[in-house]
Amino acid sequence: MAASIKEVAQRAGVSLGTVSNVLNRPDIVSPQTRRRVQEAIEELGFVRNDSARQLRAGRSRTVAIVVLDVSNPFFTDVVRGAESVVEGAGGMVVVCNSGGDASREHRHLDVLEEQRVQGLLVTPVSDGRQPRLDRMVKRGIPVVLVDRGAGLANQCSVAVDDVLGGRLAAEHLAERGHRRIAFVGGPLSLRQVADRRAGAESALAERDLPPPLVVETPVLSVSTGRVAADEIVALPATRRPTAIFCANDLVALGALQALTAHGLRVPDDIALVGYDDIEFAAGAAVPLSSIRQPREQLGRTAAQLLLEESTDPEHHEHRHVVFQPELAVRQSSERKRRRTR
Amino acid sequence: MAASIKEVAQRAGVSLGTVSNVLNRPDIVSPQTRRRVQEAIEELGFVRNDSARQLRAGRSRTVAIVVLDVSNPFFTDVVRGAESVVEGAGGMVVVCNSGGDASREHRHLDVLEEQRVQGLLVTPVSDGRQPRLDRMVKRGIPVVLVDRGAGLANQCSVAVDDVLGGRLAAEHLAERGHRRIAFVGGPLSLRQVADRRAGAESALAERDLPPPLVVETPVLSVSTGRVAADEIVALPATRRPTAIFCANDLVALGALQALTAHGLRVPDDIALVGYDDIEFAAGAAVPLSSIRQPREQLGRTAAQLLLEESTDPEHHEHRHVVFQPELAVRQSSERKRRRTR
DNA sequence: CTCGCCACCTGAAACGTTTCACGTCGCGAT
DNA sequence: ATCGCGACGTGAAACGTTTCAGGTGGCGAG
Repeated sequence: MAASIKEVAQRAGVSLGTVSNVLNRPDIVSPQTRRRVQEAIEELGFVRNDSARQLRAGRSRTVAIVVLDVSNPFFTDVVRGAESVVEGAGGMVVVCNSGGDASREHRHLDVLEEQRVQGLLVTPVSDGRQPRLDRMVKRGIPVVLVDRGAGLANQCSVAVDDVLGGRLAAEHLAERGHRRIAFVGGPLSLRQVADRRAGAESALAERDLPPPLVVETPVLSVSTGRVAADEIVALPATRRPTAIFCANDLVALGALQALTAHGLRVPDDIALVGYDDIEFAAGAAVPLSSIRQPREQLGRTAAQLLLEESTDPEHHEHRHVVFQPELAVRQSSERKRRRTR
Repeated sequence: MAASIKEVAQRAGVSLGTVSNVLNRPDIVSPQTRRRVQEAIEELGFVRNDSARQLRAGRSRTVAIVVLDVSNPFFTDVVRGAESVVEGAGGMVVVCNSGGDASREHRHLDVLEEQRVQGLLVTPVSDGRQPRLDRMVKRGIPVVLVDRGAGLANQCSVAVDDVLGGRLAAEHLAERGHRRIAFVGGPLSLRQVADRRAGAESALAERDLPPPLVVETPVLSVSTGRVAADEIVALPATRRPTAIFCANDLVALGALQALTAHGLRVPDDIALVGYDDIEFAAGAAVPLSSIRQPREQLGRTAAQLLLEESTDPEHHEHRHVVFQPELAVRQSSERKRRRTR
């Protein structure tokens, strides 16, 4: 059923090594032999066995990317960026989804290590040292942290400056005259979330505004955004914030739905700023102001760093690339009624 | 660096086979030996080499899913459904993205075949026989078609009745009094698209309504939806449709944006119905009516069929599971101004 | 005619597992 | 004391590649 090189060799009347040569260095075998072998391959429907190949080679040509949430358009865009680079270099990307769950992440990493992947792009669930990642690095498997842990000495990373992003969002809202601002997102242990919050807090502090009301969510999703907004709506009007900065667009979209359901108008009653500027943000019920990140470029750059380290581990120097986010202002944070400034 | 079983055996002072037994049938080795081996494994940081294992075993434990578009929430939900089943069975899912591009699909299938994956869930780009898929099936690799090609004899499939979905959408619009209806989506060669259109057409025909104006898009995405809507807007008002049925929600969201940008009101000037009922449909600028599909269940069922075939190929009978879609009515197809019926 | 070289091909080793037919040892039954 | 048996270990074969040190034969140069 599964023809092997040996059978191909037999059928073509050549030796095993010759078939391998046809496969790997066709130029060094004479045209007629080559043709005979190719015919045999065709006739038998031979397909290389990658396990055997890898076993011999010691490593594979696939690059893995472990993301926090496949359902989040932010990550799918990062994936596409990485794919474009890796496939351009003749490799293959496999996508693993940790779903923000540490144990699933562990299982994925274990399997990937057993598979001796060529390299790993990963946005880890938790930010502390990940023994599994360290071990892979020690083993010589290049690891690039995506949107995480800038500054670790033993691996590259790409990230977007989340503190700046948080700052941009808070400054924008402060300039629009908001004093009571809420921050919604979580878990706060996620570095992204913590940084965005910290950026917002320091921007507010600089303006002598009170720190934001923080509503923590268990994960970043539309439904947790709804729940958080419900909480905010339930506050007495005097303490209720006039603006919400959400840690990502999914949360913001959920919040938008809940606010609207409670009869609150956005931005008139409550302004809203999201994060990521996913494609759906601009098309929301109220077009969502958001902090834009260069998602595909994040993926591309991460993949480039990985391939670079992979092809020349000797001269490779770990780098930490940080991109700048941008504020995209839309209706959700701009009062429609004339009242400029 | 990469310790092998042999080194573990040496260090533990046992034979190679014993280490393997500790790994695979710990119960048949005496507790003290087991412990010694485990310590050696620990100390050396030994990690099984999956290539070698697979080579010996002849196949891997990973299941691949090849989707048309990772960025489409429809597919990410299908993936999650499949993941839940496969991981429950101790396997692993890798996600490959064809992006609707036949050549990328081919490359992915080639690589997956070389990797001797345990099985394959796939939504192929084109609907005709895929020689690569046939070959994999012949090779004994179970293939389940997702949302495609129901009725092929040599493989299982799961799908949602797209003809019915198209019918539901068209009936809904016809009942709301629309006569000139457009169908937007493409490529028309995609079975989903063709079926949804066919369903809509037959529903209209049964009511003696004219067939829909078909605007074909190169792919199903937000941006192509925008372009298509621009075209429709450019039509003279007398010929312009009063309702648009889009082949999926991405297209519908794009159309919604374009219509709004041109100052047309939805649903008053043009009604809109999408397909898939992705999470973002309900949160759109005008909440989108849509045809809901059981996305996660689609993935779960596909994975179950696959595992079933994989574990007992002898008794397996190929099945074709078809789910029913449902209409979710929201504001985009309901006139706000009182004028019920 | 002989030598050396080149082009081409061969065969075996090695990669790290798993599996399986066999040893070995100790102990209870006879 | 001997036999048989069970429990535990062993070692080699096999999986399908790739690689590499050599073989072989033909041909031009001397």
